[in-house]
Order: sequence, then structure tokens, then C-alpha cells
Amino acid sequence: MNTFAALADPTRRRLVEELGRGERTAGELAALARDEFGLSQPATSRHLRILRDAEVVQSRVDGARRLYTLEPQSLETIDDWLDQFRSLWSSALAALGTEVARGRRTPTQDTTTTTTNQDGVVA
Amino acid sequence: MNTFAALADPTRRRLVEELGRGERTAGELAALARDEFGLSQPATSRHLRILRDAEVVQSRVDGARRLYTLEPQSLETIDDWLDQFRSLWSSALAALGTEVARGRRTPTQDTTTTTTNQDGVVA
DNA sequence: TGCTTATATATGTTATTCGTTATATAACGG
DNA sequence: CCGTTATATAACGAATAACATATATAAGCA
Repeated sequence: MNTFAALADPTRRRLVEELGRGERTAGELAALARDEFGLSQPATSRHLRILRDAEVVQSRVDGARRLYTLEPQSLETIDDWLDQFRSLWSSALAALGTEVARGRRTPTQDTTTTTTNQDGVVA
Repeated sequence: MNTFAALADPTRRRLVEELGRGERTAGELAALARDEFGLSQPATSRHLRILRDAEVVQSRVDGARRLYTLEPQSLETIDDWLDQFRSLWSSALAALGTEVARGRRTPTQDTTTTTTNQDGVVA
């Protein structure tokens, strides 16, 4: 789960967003990072290396260029990690669950036959 | 989107996972980090501060204890960010999209009336 | 071949991160 | 009140991160 660290940097997230729209050359990505963040070409190259090492992106050679593509599986890993928390916000019961977990004794409305991950809630 | 940085550390992810199961005291979390990572109490306290600053967790005072709870909205932010990429893996067409984006001329099977984010695919 | 373009790596600097030990703060129990 | 418990902060060092400038590598082209 090195992926989180790779995405911890705003520049890298921006590069990943761009690659979400399709394949890009290193030069196109460097231009983007220069325009939006004022970064030098080597700086972007370093960011791309970090993304490559984390397998968030992949590159292939095309003559003198390097073409980068997103590796969606890496993002899916994060999505999978989030699964264990999704019940805490995705259902209508999320707010209730939060209330109860924080010690409220009288939730707004009674709810039977439900489960959440938070303590103090019916399991 | 400071959240990614907060979750970049494995110890902090573990603490968040634990808090996903319900409210915990700082001491319980410190014990967990000590047992699983060999960390000192101050080290865990620092991790908790980082999670607090990033609003991934919240704490409240209970006598001499601090009770920590997860702030699920922060995780939802990540989930929302992932939305723009989800089509790249969630559908059966994801693999096909990848193929085409990478320059394959003859996908395994024809698919009409679909859209993906990747270049070279029907929009 | 030799200049130019495209991209990566090297180097040095500064800022940040993460850990430890030591210490402060505040509540608790006798 | 005092010792103990619970937790945070201070101080410091080692490792890492991120940037710029300079340079290497290799392809493209006249």
C-alpha cells in the first residue's frame, strides 16, 4: 500500500488525474507541472519515477519519448482499503452511527435489523 | 486533500483501521502501535496529532483520557477523488479500455454503446 | 557526423518526517 | 496534598523528500 504515499503529493495527484484522461508523454506532463506548479522538468521526471516505482503509472518507450499510462489497479487497491469504512458514510444510517458511537443515548429515530461497524450500534 | 498524506504512513493507516471499529482511547491506540510496530507512546501521540490536524480523526476529553473517533467524511473525500478513475477498473470494459489506450488495434471483442475515460475509446 | 530535442540521473541544499528520551500537564485515588 | 496514571509536547538526531541547476544518454534530423 505504497500507493497512499505516492498520492500524498499534490503534484503527483495532478499528474495522475491527467493520466486518467489518457496516455501522455513525459514532456506533456512536464509542461503541465511547469504551467500549474512552476516545476522544472527534472522535478517532474522525479515525480514520475516515484509514481512508476509505486506502480501507479507505467511507461513505455516510443523513440525519444516516454509514454505514460495510468495503472488503475493501484487506485483500486485504495478503493478496496476504503471498503472497510464505506458503511460509515454511504448509508443513511451513517450519521446515526456516528451519533451513537459518540455516546448519544437517544438517537433521533429507532432503527432495527441493521448493522454498522461502530461500537454501541447493533451488530 | 491533506488526507492522502495523513494516510501515507502504515502506522497511521493501522490506527485508522482500528478506529473504524469504534471509539478508542489514546492509551489503547498506543498499546496497539507498541504491540504491532514497537512504537513508543509519544510516537503514537504524534501520529494521532497528525490524524487530528488532517481531520481524519477527532478526539474528546473524558477525565484523564482522550477518546478518539474516526471522521469518516475525510475518507469519503478520497473516495470522491477516486470517482474520476473508477470507470477504469469497475466495469467489465476496464481491461478493454486499457488495451485500446495502449495502442492495441484489435480488441478481443466488439463493444458498442459504451464510454470510458481513456483516449482511443468511444466517447 | 554533429546539432537539437526528449528525458532521465547526479549533486547539493533545505525542509520535513519519524523516531527516541525527557518533561510538562492534568486528572485520579488514597 | 502526593504519588500514580494518562497523555501531550519539547528537544534532538537520522533518514527522507522535494526542489533547482548541471549533466548524461539517446533518438531524430540535416
